Amino acid sequence: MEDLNNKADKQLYCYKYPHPSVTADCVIFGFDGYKLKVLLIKRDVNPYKGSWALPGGFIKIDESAEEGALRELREETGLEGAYIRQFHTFSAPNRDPRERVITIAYYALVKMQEVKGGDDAAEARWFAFDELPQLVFDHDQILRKAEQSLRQQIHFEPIGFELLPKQFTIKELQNLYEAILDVRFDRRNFYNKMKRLEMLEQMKETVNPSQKKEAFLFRFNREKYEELKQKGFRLEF
Amino acid sequence: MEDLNNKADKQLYCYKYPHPSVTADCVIFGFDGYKLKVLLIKRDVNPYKGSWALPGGFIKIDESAEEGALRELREETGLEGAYIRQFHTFSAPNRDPRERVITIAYYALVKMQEVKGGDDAAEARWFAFDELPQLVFDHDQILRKAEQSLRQQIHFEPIGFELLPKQFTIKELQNLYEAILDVRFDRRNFYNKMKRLEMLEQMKETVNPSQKKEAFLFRFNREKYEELKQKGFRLEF
DNA sequence: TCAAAAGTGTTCGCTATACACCCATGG
DNA sequence: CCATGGGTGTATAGCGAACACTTTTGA
Repeated sequence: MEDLNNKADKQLYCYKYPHPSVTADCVIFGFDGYKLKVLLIKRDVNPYKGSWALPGGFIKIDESAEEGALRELREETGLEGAYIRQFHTFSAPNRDPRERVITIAYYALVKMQEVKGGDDAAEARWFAFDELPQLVFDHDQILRKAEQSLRQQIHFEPIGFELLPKQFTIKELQNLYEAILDVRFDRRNFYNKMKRLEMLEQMKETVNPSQKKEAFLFRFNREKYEELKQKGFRLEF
Repeated sequence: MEDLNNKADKQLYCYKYPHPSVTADCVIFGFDGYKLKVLLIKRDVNPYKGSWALPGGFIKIDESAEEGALRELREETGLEGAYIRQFHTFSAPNRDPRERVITIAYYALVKMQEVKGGDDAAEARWFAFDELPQLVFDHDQILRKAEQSLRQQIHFEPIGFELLPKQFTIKELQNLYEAILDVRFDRRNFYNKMKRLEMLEQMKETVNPSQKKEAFLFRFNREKYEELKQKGFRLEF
């Protein structure tokens, strides 16, 4: 299946067999302290101009899918080197009405506080999961699958911390895990467990988000985590 | 990025921008009662003719990646409707020296006993993980990633049973989990735990694989498992 | 009669869970 | 002074890990 380039003639790229287009789409997760959110953009091109969609675009011929996803992410949020993870590739023959498009889907975990508007003029907005708008193509399916993958992955890697600011209260951490896993924990047990695990480093500073008692700030200690993991430890809830 | 078909001219498919080829590759896992194995084929085409590779091939323009993977699997092993799962898509720009090829990788769990030779003339052989040959392209990387994904997935789904015959002894089940997770369990604790979980159905028949005491055969009870799962239970080891 | 493998039972320690309690703050 | 939220301690039940015992069978 050789690449029979035939550029002289109208700058076309020609192949003996039909080739699909390949895109990278990004499900960008954020956390506002209470709820898990996802960043969507309003399409400024047809088809479905004006509809909400996942950020994404065509993969350039000399970049990997991951590089493509990171590029899209940067263009959309201004973030460099965010945590991204490939979770599924969607390839139903008719998922795009124009031509065959296969999309390699990534989810990104970003700190909402650090996201400024991207270069792109397109409107972007954070949505909670219970107020999602209608999405184009199969993007709702992609979103569901991303959520499911995140939920699984969080059992094996401390990825939750990517969604929190550098320093956070244990209450915030608990809210995050509750939002992702859709469960409720006893506040005191969660607190005790985190202290016992010793992968959080307590700061001297406190913060006062509720106007009530001051709360300690913590920082994730990756070295300590890796050390624990070595000894066959898994992050479980 | 419209599909500028231009078939009149030498049956070529032409596009305004370069398009990659897309293949589906299959990591076929089997279990012989003691060790996890993987099915490889000897390439009968260039490049790397005669080298060992993962079974796979180009996705047809009107089939999904999953359909493609199932087709490859059928051609290679003669198996219909085996358990397959997409685990990663490999897209490094130079992973194939000929042209840009993106591959959507699946792993398949098959019962070794049911695998006959496929239609394809190509030679196929089962390999244990400690006797893998040199593989073409980035297939060794794909294989490693498949192993890793299987290891994770087995915590969430009872996929191990796809690798065993319909009826099996608890000893065989233990060997399987030990092989996949690379751990050792106490024989008696494993036995007790399986009995307690009640997702295995004990048969009347016994079997005598070791020429010693007779061993009971068991069958996986999917209904019971789904019931347990509903109540927030997870398959853990 | 001895070794190997299957099946069952028991004990112990850890941890998940369910709580009670105290402190600080704002209204 | 009381409602709210943060931080710490404690009792209990259940499960996992370690291991003893019995039975069956082939050599």
